[in-house]
Amino acid sequence: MQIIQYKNHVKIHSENPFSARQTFTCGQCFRWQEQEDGRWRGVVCGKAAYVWDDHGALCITGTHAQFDALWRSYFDCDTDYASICRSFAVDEFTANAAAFGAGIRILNQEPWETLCTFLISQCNNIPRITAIVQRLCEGWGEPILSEGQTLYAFPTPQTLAQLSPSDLAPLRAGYRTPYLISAAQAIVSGELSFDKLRTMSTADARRHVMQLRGVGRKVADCFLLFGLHKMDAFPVDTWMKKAAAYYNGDMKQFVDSPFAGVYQQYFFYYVREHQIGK
DNA sequence: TGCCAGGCCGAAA
DNA sequence: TTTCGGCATGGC
Repeated sequence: MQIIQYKNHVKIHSENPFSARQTFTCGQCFRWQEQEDGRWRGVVCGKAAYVWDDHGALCITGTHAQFDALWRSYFDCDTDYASICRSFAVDEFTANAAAFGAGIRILNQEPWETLCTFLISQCNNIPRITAIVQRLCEGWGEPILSEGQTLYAFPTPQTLAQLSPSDLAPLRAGYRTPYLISAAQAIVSGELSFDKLRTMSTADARRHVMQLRGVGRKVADCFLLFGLHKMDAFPVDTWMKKAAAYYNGDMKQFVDSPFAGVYQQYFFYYVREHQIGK
């Protein structure tokens, strides 16, 4: 990996191609917005940044030190995706899927934000999920000034824990609203600890988080993969069932892999973008 | 108007 | 253990 510092940004060259569009639109996150100039704007851990790709290199505003402190981990720069991609491509279908989604990185997102966004995601569509998350941040998140614009951090569990469903009515999240509040209360009370979940096996962490209201297998696995970076979590949802049916191969070899979650993103992104099974 | 959107819950079989 | 209706909301 080679890191080059420019005046206002850093560029990261590596063997692993990075695609901002694939990474931000493959369904793992809902807060990166494409700007008119082609860059993507996001807020992570209360820090705003602009990101773009240049011939497969990751480019991000800020300094080398800021990159090392947050973004290197967030963009999973020390994982060998090229190798994972190759290991997934065992036949024509998987080779096509892997090649198509080769620029995807599994982001190291904040666990709390990830849990909330996937509670919101259930029985919902991506544009509406994005809109609800944005209303949540603008309504209850701390303001952040960036390039002359006011952006918002994701609201803390402490903030949401003391709200009522009627307080959150402007969110228009429907029956998911009580799920957000009770999850926040579980964090604040110590009933659920992300630090403890990190130390557990994927199966144990899954059992724990599924005790929350509104968290089933699908939401749990998306949280484990995208929020806790447990790469072997494998969400079995409608799209994956369609992908599996279309693939008609041996899914077990992928489900049992330590990189099952990365594989499922290649599957999901490929199947969704090609409208397979629609 | 009706269906569907990266589901989950609780009851009934 | 599996199946199924209900749950809020909004786009098509």
